[in-house]
Amino acid sequence: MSDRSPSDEESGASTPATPSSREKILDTAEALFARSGFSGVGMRTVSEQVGLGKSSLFYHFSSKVKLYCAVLERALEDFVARLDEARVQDMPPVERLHTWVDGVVTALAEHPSWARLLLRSLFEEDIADEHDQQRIDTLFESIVSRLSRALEEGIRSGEIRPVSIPHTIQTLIGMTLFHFASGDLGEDLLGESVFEPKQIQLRREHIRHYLDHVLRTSPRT
Amino acid sequence: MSDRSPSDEESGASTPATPSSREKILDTAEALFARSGFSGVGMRTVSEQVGLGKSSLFYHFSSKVKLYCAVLERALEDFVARLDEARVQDMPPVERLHTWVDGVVTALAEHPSWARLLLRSLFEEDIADEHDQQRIDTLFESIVSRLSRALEEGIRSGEIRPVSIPHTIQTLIGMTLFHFASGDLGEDLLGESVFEPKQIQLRREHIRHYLDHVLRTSPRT
DNA sequence: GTCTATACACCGATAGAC
DNA sequence: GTCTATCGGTGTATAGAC
Repeated sequence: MSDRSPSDEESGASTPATPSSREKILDTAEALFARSGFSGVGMRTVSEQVGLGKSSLFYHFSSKVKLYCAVLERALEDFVARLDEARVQDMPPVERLHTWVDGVVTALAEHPSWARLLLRSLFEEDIADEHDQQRIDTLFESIVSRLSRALEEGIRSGEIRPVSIPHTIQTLIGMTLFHFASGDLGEDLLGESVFEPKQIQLRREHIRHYLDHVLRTSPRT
Repeated sequence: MSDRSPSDEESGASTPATPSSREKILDTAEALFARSGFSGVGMRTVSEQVGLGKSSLFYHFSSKVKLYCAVLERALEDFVARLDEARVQDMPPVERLHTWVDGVVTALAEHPSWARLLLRSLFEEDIADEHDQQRIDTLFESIVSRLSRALEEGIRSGEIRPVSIPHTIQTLIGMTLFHFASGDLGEDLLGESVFEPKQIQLRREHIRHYLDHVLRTSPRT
């Protein structure tokens, strides 16, 4: 999603002290798209919350769809980068999954918009043009393939039960994305926000429990 | 959602041979809202797909919001009714959960719109008026409380591990709703639609496996 | 880069004929 | 019950001044 890079001010610098308009727009749009979905957000609302005129948005992003894609790709890239940060290559499969789950939970907890944004993006259809959609699909695919490889490896070595890999991946996504996207329902259930530190930790342990008891062939108590 | 019941033709009769306009509208709107969400669907699209003029919809439902609520309530009521069909009261907790999961998977498989419709409704906010929202909340609550009671009972009797009840419910919802709502992602993973009979059965077994290995204190192989 | 003004399609909803 | 016609508002997007 290189929709235009006006002035290209900070080459490679991370989090400049004064965020550019482009970044302010992305941050605002991310929160709004996560809360209300693509068609539930108007450019007017975005512009008002950013503090710019409506038409100024079109200087930075040529259309609403392009803005949406930019938001989604930025989040997905950050997300994937975090997964790769963890030095994980030489861990045994289940330990690798543990590390990933920890990282994913941390990421979703630090960016409360991500879970809803990513979940919604799986339901949204035919918004992006072919090119943008392919970039997005590739990012999702890179997440799935990492999981897939770890499971496959573990099953081959006997560390993991011979479960259905796709169904297990679906479950893992549901356990993480859905939980942090569940909003009011989750809050009603837990008695407090899913983003409370205590609940975040509980979620981590809950998923760990799943990994150890459903997947592992020799469960540890 | 009693927005009006013109003529009230078939009192209590189930699935009349010739569906009323009201029912055709509900069916069409259900599919559309599930696919594109509340703000992604216009009354124009609904009316065209039903085969009526746009303004005829407003004879049957006083507003778009009321139509949405009617769709959601109808689905939720059907859903809850199916859960209650199963004679389940005197089963031990884990067996009761098994039976429910079977029923839920069957229901979601028979009504491909439901998973997305219900999942989306958890993200949609402040659409219905206070009265309608309360009806919807009550229906969700009745599902959650059934699950909650079964888990609590099982933990008390020692049949189920002392897991976090809210987190377990979240996981169960994620495993069912998310899976059948996942659309293209699920299809890419499985290699075929999540609604293929073979995949439906696999899903049932996958959740059963979870119930037996994560929840049960003495897992059966 | 940001603004004002504007084009034009579509939205939800209503009025009134049949 | 369904239609046509129409209202006011909002949607995305563009033109052009500064």
